[in-house]
Amino acid sequence: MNTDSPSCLVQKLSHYVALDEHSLDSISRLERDERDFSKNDEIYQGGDENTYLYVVKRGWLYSYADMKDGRRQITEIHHPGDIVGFPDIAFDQRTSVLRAAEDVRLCPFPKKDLDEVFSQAPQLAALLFALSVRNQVILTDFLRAVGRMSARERIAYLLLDLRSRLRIANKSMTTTFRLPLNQTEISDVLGLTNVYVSRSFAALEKDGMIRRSNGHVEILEEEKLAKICDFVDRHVGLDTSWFPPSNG
Amino acid sequence: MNTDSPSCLVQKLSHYVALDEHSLDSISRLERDERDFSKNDEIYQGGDENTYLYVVKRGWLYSYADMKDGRRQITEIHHPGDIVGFPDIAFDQRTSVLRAAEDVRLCPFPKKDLDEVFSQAPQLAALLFALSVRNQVILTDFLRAVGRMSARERIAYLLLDLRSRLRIANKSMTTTFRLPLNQTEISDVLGLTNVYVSRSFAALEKDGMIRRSNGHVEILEEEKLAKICDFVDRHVGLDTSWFPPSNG
DNA sequence: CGGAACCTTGACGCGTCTCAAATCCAGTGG
DNA sequence: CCACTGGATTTGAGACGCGTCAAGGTTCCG
Repeated sequence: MNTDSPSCLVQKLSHYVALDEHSLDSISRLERDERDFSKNDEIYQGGDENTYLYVVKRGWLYSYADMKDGRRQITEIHHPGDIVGFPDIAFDQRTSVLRAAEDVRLCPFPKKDLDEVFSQAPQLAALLFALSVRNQVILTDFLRAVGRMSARERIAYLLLDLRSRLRIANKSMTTTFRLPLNQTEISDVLGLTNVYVSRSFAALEKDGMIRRSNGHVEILEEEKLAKICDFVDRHVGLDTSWFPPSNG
Repeated sequence: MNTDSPSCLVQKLSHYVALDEHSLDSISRLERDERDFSKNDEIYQGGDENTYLYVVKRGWLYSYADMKDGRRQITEIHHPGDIVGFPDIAFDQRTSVLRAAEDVRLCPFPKKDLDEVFSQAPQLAALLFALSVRNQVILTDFLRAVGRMSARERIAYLLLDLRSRLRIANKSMTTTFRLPLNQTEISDVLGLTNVYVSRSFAALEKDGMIRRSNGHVEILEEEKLAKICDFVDRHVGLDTSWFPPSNG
């Protein structure tokens, strides 16, 4: 049972639109169950049957895909309030692996529950749709980073993007945040090696753009960082003008 | 007016699910208008107001994002039957530029028309949702290619991906297809330079994996190509089991 | 105090980029 | 039917960013 403080999913979704009654009903149904996983647990694997999605209640996770020879690409980082698994709902098998970057708590819910969302809660359906396609834009920005930026620029991009995302859920956040990913994981996000992540991180720090200490990062020169990677914050706003009228 | 043969959007969507009456109604409303554009026309720019989406009737287009210093990343290639612009519906401004790779015909429709889809045609809403999140998986595969593969492997990946996509709309397709993109464009898709695309293309051809002639590509060794880039075809199937019951 | 995981540093190699020139090719006009 | 043209592709030479491999340091925890 969900005994936590007000659901962080509701909190995140309410950031964008006033949820009507049908939407709130549907959400609470998605958060009935809870399950804990430990750091480095793999919640599912590519090829697994694909019947559940997960709301993240606590902790960071990431999705990755790897090649037979071991090369790995992390394709998404998941934070509390995120729904994990949407990209796979179009398939009956998993297309990626979900792994806990630290100890986490998840709310699994069956994918089949979505039919009710579409037929009973069109507002929520539209919102989930909007967030899902927005993710595509964010992924697209990342593709540009990986395809066209130097190592330094990619790290700058990642840090600014993480900060923007975390700020949605935690408005009081300052310029410092916790980064529970090791450099090998970061390198797999950015298409680099752990060694070069280390060097580039050190270079950014030496230039006074950032500061690091025990798992935390501080953004010192936000504007300079944003400039070297053409950063645009995609997380703040959402155009809801085309949503169906709310019928709560 | 749409005087063409049966809409290729209907054709593509029907590939995945039997469309009910509400869905067909909604689709025909999306295809009321037609407009032609010439090769290299930019249909919209990043930052433009964002009120229309487009159904592609004829020709290839692509979306790209560029950095201030001119580096460019093509983020999606659009074919007939595709709907262009979904990723942007969450924003009120364009996040990318849409350019015609050759002469094209589009059906623009207002984004606002989608509210009716969500409230009146839940089946179509679910289908569009599914296709949209599937795109995210496809983009994710691409990210892995750009982040973790060599130039040869990336080209192999692109060719196989294009072939799979084109085969959906044209089932009679053989191993040869038309590729109306120049090598600079291909390099901007794959995060390479035009020079290195030329070299890698030539290498694949020399190894007997492909053959090229006047704007066409032939896949000679499909299995070898698939092996070097761990290719998985994401375009064939779609899990529709979670869709709301059709009420046509 | 010992060990494991992680980060840092150095030396070297390689894949891709850069720049530039040459060649090919389709379309155009004479 | 052929010269002309501009875009696209190919080819070469040299430079450089990042990868690879390996050793050494650091931090944390039992």
